[in-house]
Amino acid sequence: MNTAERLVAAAAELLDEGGEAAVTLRGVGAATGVSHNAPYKHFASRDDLLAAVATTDFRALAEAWQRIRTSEKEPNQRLLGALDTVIRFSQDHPARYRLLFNSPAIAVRGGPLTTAADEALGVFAAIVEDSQAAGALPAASSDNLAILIFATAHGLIDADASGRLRSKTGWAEVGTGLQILVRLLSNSR
Amino acid sequence: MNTAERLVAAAAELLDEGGEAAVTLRGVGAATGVSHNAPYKHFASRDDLLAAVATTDFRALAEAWQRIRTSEKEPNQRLLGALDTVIRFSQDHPARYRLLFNSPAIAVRGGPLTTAADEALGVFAAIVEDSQAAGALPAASSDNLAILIFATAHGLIDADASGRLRSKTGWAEVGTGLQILVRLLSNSR
DNA sequence: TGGCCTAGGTTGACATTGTCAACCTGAAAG
DNA sequence: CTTTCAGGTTGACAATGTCAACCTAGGCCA
Repeated sequence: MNTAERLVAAAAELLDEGGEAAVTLRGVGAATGVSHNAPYKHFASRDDLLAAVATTDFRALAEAWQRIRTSEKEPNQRLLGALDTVIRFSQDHPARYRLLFNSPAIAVRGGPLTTAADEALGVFAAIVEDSQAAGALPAASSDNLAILIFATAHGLIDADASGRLRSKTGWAEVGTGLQILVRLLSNSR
Repeated sequence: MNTAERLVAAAAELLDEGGEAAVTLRGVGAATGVSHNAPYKHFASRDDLLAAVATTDFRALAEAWQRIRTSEKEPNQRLLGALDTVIRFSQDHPARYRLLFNSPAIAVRGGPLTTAADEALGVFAAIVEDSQAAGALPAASSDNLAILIFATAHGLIDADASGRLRSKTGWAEVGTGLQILVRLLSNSR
């Protein structure tokens, strides 16, 4: 791993350990064994470093989804599997999940981040299309349906993370909520 | 308005103007005409001040929803009206919307904030129940359904705000997405 | 009435942090 | 060789959250 990669890895670890606030350039530098200003030789700013973390995570997510898409046979199992992947990611790495889908510091802004994000969401949309093609989901515009489903998943995850999904069982609820949605959609004409 | 209220109002305005990063205690103090440390006489920390802003906004949201609930006759119009209210709020005050539903600085934490949030979401849930009682929505557990619907709205708003709802028309899409959801739900058995 | 307490305010100081600027160095390119 | 420059380093600075100490006017009590 070169220095840039090590900086990104260190930032990701700090994110996991202490949330976004814990990512200081000095901390990242120290964890990488370089000075507090070395990151500027690889990233234009702190936000830029965070964007790099988000980019690698989007790429990993795209790959994971792609794996599911090619390995899993049953269309709705693909969809549920894809949702499960992102739910698990949000559990294991809450701060990084927030960085991907919740962070204004990172939002929009062209470049590799946008590309990676679009690619990942494209794979997800393809999985939804698979389900539609198999007749397991209503045949609305697939783009819209994918967005709708993903937005719901994201909303549930977010609500849970901010403690507003207090109704009884906690985490199981996110999966349950999505199952309800998928069932409702399947039953819809 | 006493000083505490003026501090909250100033913080809300800074939020609107420059996002969360623009809310500095010194800035809030200056906008209120007091020194940079005066806020500490009313709030334990910057986060505490932000929580106070969120609390007032939750209260206002609860009132707005309550007004819709008592004024609008047709059940599904109530639901769409409630959703429209929150969409509009997220457009007019993005940073404050984020504070309400996206901010870890504020998340969980007992006290008046939690109370206000629960109350607001309670009104929303009541509106969903109205629709269910009128047979306009499936008769799933009303708590779960309310959460599901709100989570979807939040997810769409969030996706749009971070620029990932790029499919064509932009803002109209959030409303459209929700109409699709409500329609799908109405058609579901 | 006169003294005390305290809520609400002030000033000053400090550590942390992002960022800029200037300097250094070793290896590749000519 | 010399030159260039990518990738480091150190030092400084301004902004910011927070702590501590001080000030002050108005209400409360003996």
